[in-house]
Amino acid sequence: MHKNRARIKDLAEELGLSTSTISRALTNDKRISERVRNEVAILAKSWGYTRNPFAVNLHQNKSNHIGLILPEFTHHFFSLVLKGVDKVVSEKGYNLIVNTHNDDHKKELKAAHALNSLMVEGMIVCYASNNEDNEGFKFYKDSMQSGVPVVFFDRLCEDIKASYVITDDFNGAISAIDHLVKTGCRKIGYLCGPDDLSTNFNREMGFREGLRKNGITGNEYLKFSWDKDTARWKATCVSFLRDNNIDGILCFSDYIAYDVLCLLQDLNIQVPDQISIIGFAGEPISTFTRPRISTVTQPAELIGKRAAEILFSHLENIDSQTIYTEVLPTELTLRDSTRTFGMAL
Amino acid sequence: MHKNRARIKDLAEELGLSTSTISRALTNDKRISERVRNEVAILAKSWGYTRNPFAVNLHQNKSNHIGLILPEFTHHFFSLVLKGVDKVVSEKGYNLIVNTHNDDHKKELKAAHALNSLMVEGMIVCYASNNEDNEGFKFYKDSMQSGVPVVFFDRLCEDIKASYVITDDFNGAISAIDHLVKTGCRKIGYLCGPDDLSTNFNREMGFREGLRKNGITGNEYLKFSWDKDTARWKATCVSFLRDNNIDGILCFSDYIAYDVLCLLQDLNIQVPDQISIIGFAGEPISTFTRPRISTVTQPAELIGKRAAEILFSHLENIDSQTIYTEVLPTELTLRDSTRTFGMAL
DNA sequence: GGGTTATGCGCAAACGTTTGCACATGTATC
DNA sequence: GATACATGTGCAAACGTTTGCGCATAACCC
Repeated sequence: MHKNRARIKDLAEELGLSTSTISRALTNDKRISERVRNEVAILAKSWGYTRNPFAVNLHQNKSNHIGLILPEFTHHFFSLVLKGVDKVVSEKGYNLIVNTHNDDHKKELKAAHALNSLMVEGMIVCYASNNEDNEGFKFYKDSMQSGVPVVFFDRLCEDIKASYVITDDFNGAISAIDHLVKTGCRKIGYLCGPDDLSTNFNREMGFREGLRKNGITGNEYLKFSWDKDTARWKATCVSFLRDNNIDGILCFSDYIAYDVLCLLQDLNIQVPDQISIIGFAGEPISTFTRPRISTVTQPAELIGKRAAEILFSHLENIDSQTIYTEVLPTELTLRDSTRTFGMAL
Repeated sequence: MHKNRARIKDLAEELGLSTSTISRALTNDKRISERVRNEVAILAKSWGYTRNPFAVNLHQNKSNHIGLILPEFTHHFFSLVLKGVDKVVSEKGYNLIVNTHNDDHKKELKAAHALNSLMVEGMIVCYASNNEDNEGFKFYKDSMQSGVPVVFFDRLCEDIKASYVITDDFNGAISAIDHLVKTGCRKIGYLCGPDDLSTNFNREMGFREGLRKNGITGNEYLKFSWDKDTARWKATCVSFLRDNNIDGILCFSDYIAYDVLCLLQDLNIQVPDQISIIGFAGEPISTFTRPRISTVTQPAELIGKRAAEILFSHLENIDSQTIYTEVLPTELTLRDSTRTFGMAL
């Protein structure tokens, strides 16, 4: 309700001035004498006056809101992105409104509509993985056309021309393969993630290129498909590893790395002595397991930061058609699920 | 910018009607004929019309915003609370604005002010742990006085009369002690968390009561203080455990449980055979370690849900002075860091 | 056919700001 | 002492809605 909230009018009456003078005094307009500006400032402070944002927004046709659409809150990667976005957005004096879609593109579209009707000035989006939804793409295009820029992150989509901030999954995977090879692995497999994710595609491409440049051939087929039914996945993964005599594994995620680690430990297969494992993302989980999981760390918070910065650069040059694709480097974080160089061969 | 955004006026001109008719038609006012209501609905849809929220909010002096203040985004517990709050808030057709304070009460106060100037209709707050800040308390009191209810969660503070949603830390700790005793532990220690947290206090009280009711005396002093310098903490924790011949540990958090688990493994002390460990919260980490950590699980998402529901009940009875303190039950989740009953004694 | 009632719609004010323009002083210029 | 200019302030419109009130028209009653 905000009872008794002071208005400019109240300040004006108290000081025997007009509302225009108060308004100008509050914005430090030089046309108002310093004496009056001070008086106004003091009274405003003592009354705890703050401008009614709705009146301001209505008048200026400007919301000061930025919208963010995430798959979910509870995934550490996304919460770091959120943190990065939030920092930049609040530094700029904007407010952030966050929605989630749980990888349901219907919900994503609803979220985007909701943000639009809140008149956000720009949107940062990680779209739903199962998104071949032209309706959604059309919405984002319309949004950009009408002067509300959209920056996508994490997942790349060819169909929609916009700015992207993504991880260098390709080279990240290559660096992982490099390390596996250097520490003696020869039969290296890739444990896929969801196949509608551009990140999965790029990591697999990096996996292949890594093998090629290291002169390891015949491994192209050593990939094991994702299955969201973990039990089923585990049941078949074992034979995949055995049948192919695999001695090194690159995983789409740290969670998959954890699953396969458990699997191997159940079978009494030594990690990293018999099989090396590298995960992807640098999630906390990778530090809690034993052995700790080596992983390709993504700069999650930086992704959020850069996405927000790029969004603001669009806002500041609203007429420019320039778009950016920013590919942020990964870092290979070596822990205990890979061998050290000394152990090679 | 939202170029070319349709207004009621545009719809009115197109249909040769007045803005009042359009407005009423859009809200399904029965005074408008069904024929006209349909016409308007169809045109509005085809033009993608949505009401300008600022005009509406200004007119109705109502923001449709709820504010949430969290310590941080990246802690799993808080992201679950956020999820719970978000669900309820969006179901109610409200928008959520989230701020964080990183346990800095200066930042918390700023966040609260920011939410206030956005005219949120209510706030859900987990305040900064180092908060003896009367300025902040005064702010919340003023907020409630002026018709903007505040619901606190997780951390309890005697100084401010408001609704709270907290975990039953006391009984949660008792259930943990019960289990430790039943499985044969006799020298049970408590590893404290930050001592300015009500949660820490209540868990310690439960620890004591658990010992008392199980007839275990002389353990009152078996608590080890928190130290945010983890290295220093580890260095002294070992002697605490040794000197007291401890065979069972209750920890303030799962992270502390993890730390002590590592410590014990380094010393080649078997968990749970020689020492049992129980953590607190039910964080993901407790499932990734080996042994997996038994823990007192908190209903994090439910906490968020209830906090939001209570907030809305305040909004719906804005004149009522009733406040609620909701204490949500924990669940003892037994994993591998505690012995099974068969192993007792 | 005069009076009442129901139906469907429009006028205009209000919400709290900002801002282009105008106006009233005071001061400097010739 | 008239002209120009600077300084400080106020008037009123505008942003897009909602809504109390009032006004037509039509339908009904007796």
